[in-house]
Amino acid sequence: METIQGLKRTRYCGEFRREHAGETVTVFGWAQRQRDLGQLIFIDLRDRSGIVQLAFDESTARDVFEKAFTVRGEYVLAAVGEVRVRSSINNEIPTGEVEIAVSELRILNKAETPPFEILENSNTAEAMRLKYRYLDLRRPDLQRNLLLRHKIAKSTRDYFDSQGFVELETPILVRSTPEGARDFLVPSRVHKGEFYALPQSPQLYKQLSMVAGFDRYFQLARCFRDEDLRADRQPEFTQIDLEMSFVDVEDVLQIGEGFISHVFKDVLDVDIPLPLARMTYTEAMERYGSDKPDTRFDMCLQDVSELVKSCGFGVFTSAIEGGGSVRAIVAKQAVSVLSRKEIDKLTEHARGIGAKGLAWVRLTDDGIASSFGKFLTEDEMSALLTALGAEKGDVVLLVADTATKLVLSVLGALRLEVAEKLNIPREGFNLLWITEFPFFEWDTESQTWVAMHHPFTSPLDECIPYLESDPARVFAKAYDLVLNGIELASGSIRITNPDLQKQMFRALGLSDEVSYAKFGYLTDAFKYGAPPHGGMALGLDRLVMQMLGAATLRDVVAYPKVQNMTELMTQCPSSVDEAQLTELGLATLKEAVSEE
RNA sequence: GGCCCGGUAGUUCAGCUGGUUAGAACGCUAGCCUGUCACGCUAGAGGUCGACGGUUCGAGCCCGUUCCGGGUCGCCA
Repeated sequence: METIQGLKRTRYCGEFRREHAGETVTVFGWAQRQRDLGQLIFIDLRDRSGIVQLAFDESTARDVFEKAFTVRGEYVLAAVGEVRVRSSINNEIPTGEVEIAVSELRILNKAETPPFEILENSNTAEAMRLKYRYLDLRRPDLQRNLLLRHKIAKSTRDYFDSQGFVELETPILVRSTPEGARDFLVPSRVHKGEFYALPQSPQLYKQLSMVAGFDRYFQLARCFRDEDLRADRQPEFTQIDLEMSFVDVEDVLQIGEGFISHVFKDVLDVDIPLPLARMTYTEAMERYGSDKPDTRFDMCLQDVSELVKSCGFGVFTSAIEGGGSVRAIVAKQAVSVLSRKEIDKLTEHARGIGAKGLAWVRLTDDGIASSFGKFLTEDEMSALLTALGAEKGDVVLLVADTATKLVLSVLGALRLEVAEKLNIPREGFNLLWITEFPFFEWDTESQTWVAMHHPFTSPLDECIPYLESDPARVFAKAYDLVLNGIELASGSIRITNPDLQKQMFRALGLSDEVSYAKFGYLTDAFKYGAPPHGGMALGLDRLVMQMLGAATLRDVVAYPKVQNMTELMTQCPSSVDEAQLTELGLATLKEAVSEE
């Protein structure tokens, strides 16, 4: 092994071009591949910028040539030599016109054969790649993803700085607030038996910063939620968190979409036309069966309750009589894809998410086949199909239930499922705001109204009179930003009126004492002059994932966790010394078990 | 916690109805090769078939349990 002494990189491997021919240069990198042709050796040298070819031939000193012969994959090399135009050009790579005729080669470090090849578009099992993440991250696709993530973060800071926002760091060790997601807890050594929590978001701190007069705050904030993972959900993630004073909904949305259009232009050179589309929550649910609709394709939900309320099909009529409805989606030209068997699968899926069943009509060349045709007259069926705009080749899927909310969400899920099966093209970046969320949600389990958002979200001014008398009529100054069917951001205007805040807590079933014990530091702060304020939080990881077209968050996070919450490379979480537990005043598992 | 999918050389996979010594490609090792660039040619090494138990004359294959990984529902104010 040799040292780097006296060497300084001229430029990155991927940057060499024809115009550099004749220069004597120094390069560093990893040996991607060595091609030994006998009296001629080539080595592809790779760094984060790409690959350049090192060449060794009859003009190479014997000892340098012999050293090149010993180079194996992933050896760390330094090479000094002259850039020259190749005798055979490779048009596949940017540096393909030139190579470096090496006069000095140093092996800075050897490498064992890696457990998988360092290649773009690897199809190695992800668990293997994550165990050796430092090798996985050498691959060009992940290098590109993370370099782009850096650009997006930089562009984010540039934008908010240009708009007068101040980045404040909020604590990572915070007070536990059991509402919402589960907290990660950190035991206190000094105060035995007491715990910090890791923040689920900097929500309360950013509001306090408004009271403190910072007026416009943002932060790339690390957040932690001890909930199960998904392809687009990690237990720790980064939020682009912002808050503004002296604003209403409109002001926050303008900043939010200004940011989106800035970052897409800056990083991807994509124009996002402003203002973004807006849709109320109610409309989104009615038309798409989702509060984060993928509006890149139609297949909207249609209400057919009126048409079928007196037909002969008991499933439909009893759903309507029970206060619910019957709704449908029409899958255009789907009859060949949605076979009986496929529809059975969809039915299973629908049952899995709460539907009692799935009614369907297939408009085949041979006529109409339907799961409920025998209960309808011919006129009723044709009236139904005409109203739906169903034509030959289409498949109609209908869901009926006494709970319209369930009908909507099931059809919303089927809509996505069917689009997937039909391979409906979903291109581009489709952004929209969802506004006017309901304030409360009826929780069937506890039989109470619960806040759909956090309890500091302000109701629409005109809804305030109904706060306690008719919670269902109360809508919030809350808004989500949806990108291609993914919830990208969420925010609201906050409550700053202490009386209204008290009313809110009461409406949620929290006594004054309990709410003060939990959130007193916030409500106290608001006694000292809280400006009207609001803000939002954008998921940075999800934004990067969407901008890059990545299939999973793990492709845009350097060191992600896997589904069972472990990290495969470092094998955390891990057990700790008994001494560590004792110092923290925590019982060992053994003690805890024996006390039971 | 529920449901679904997967686990066979270093890697990605094939492996018939349960039947002799478990195969391929890439990678790896060695030799040959002066214009390759996924170099080529030749030879070679490399396996606890995730683990444990069961059924069977016989299990990579069937059954049970379990571990690991993925997707999803619950959950994520």
